[in-house]
Amino acid sequence: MSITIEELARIANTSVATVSRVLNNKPGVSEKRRADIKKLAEQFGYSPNILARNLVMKKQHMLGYIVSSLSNPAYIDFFHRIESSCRAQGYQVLIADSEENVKLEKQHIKAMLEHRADGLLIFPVADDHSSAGHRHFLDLQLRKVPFVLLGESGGYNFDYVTSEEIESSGVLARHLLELGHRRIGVVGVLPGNRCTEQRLEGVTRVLERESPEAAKILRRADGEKEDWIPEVCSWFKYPDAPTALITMNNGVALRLYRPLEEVGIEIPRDVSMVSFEDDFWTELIRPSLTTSVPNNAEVARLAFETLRERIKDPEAPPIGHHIPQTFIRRESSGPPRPEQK
Amino acid sequence: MSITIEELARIANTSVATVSRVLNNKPGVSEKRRADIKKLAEQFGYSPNILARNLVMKKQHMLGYIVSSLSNPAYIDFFHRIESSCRAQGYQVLIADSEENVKLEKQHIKAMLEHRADGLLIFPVADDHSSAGHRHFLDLQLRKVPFVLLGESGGYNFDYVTSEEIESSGVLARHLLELGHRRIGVVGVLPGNRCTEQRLEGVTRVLERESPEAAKILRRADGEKEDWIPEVCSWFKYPDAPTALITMNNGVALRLYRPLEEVGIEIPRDVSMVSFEDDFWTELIRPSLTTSVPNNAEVARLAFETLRERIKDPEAPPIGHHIPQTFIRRESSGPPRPEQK
DNA sequence: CTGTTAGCGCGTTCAC
DNA sequence: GTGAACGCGCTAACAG
Repeated sequence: MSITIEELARIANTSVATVSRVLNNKPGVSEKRRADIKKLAEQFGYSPNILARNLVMKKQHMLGYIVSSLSNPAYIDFFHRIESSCRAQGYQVLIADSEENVKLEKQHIKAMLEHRADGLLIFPVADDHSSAGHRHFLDLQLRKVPFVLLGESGGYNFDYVTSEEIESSGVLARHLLELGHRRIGVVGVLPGNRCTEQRLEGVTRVLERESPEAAKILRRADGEKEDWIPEVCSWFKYPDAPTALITMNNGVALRLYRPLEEVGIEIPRDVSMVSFEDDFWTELIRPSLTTSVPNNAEVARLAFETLRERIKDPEAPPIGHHIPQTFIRRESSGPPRPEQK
Repeated sequence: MSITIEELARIANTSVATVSRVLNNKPGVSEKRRADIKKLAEQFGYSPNILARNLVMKKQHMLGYIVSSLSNPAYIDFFHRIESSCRAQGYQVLIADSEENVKLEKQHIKAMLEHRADGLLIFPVADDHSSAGHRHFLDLQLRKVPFVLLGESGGYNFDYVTSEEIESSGVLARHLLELGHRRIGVVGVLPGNRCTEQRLEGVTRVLERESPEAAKILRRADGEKEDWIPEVCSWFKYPDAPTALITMNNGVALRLYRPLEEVGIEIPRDVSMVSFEDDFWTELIRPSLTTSVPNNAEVARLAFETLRERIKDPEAPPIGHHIPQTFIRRESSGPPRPEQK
């Protein structure tokens, strides 16, 4: 498929050592030979065999990026940021998608280890952020594999970087309280999913502290897929319907737009809606969505940096970072209808 | 980081050959030793060094997938399909994102070649589907690197698989004609982008054949980013405004929703809108979008198969495939207002 | 059945 | 400045 360093040496009437020196821009070769060999390499389309090189160098300059779901645009955004940092430092990034499947996640970790990646950046699958779901990371830590989790550490003492969820979620709740909402509903919590659970916790904490009566009547429609659609719609059959909804992500919010409209509920006139995450369509739809958006740039930067530190010093104590989110007010949230209470 | 096959052999009081045999499930080892060695390998957390293995095997069981933009959900969809086919056959897939940048594309190709991928699946960057933009693929072909293009072959004789654009685009045009539209606008054509150019061609062909008067007054708002927004809006200041718009993809369509509404134009009452591609929000927004959706599943399947064939026989003549799209009628298209014509 | 050995392509001493 | 020789971890003959 491509010639080897040895063939090149033969063609250039020299030894592999010399060729290797010029290929790696190392000193100790006369300028003339250097130029000659470079020309020959170009001419014969020489392509170094990275495998052989890495095998002897025992350094891959390669990081693994394992993500719970590539369908999530945020993770792609992440990847771009991380990759450009890496490229700047001569690192390559291997991507893998676990498709929210722990088994696949483990499989990918194994594969990357076999490929001798220097370190791993992992968005653990969201299904199971319990300590059980994180047990396989313990193995990694024991084996001294440098890795950092993007998300919670599941109670273990791992390196991790994550978006701050509780405070940020509280901001959304406070926003609704300030607008005058008291009857609030939370939609799309996935039991067992740490991220949504924290968002819920952020809401309840603020409510309990700042408006106990609102906390008491907080409603929830949880579950997978779109199970919550009929439940949420049913709330609006009664006079004590919520005047504001907090959805666990933009997808959940958008999926409610049409069903609500069909039962005669208008946003934000009849109900306010606030959400999490950021997508290009968030401000294009009507009404545009008020959201709390994670600071991906900073999370990515810190994750990469943390991994570099870990690679440098495998013995240092693990550290965790929480990055605050940004609140963006848009059209979907407003004061409750006066006549409604 | 992990023990080697040699250390394992020493621990098990045997030779590397035997260990290698059990690790690869090859015959010629007594059941007892096999079990012993497997246990030991497990116990010591042995992880094979794929680099060393591939170096000697000269087979990576690894494909490269280079895509013009990972931000496009369709390409992720693709990746999933291709990857699952690959995994089923013991192949791994390396992803790379060229971010619509030819330079990056070349860089990634180089990297994958250096990693000795067995073959490449490439979505060329869309900016330049001219023959100049495809010249670097000629090098690949000359070097006998197995690769297949996802998209047009730019006039060269390469393997490629692509969504059929011209006929499919014609279906949208015909749909509008049948609804009674005659004043039609095309939005979002990127000059130099083969895909959008073909979609435009599909429209004009049908119009010229089936309604020459409509073809004559066909309008266009081309360009990058969102340049076309003010232009499209300005059309509606005059009585001869288009009654239907064909946008080059869902993003373009969605970006027009609000601006049109702001100038008092309602979809589909005042103007019908039809588009291309498929996104989860396409049927969730209001009004839901009538689109022509590419058959990704089939394209992915065929691309993978074509690559396998190419790897098997590097000398066979290249072949191209065009996969028809599916038309999906939704709410955004309807008959023109009677009073308008 | 089992062990010995020769490379795979490359970077790196260490002599010349 | 230059080249011969060794070893990275592994597979595949080949010989017992």
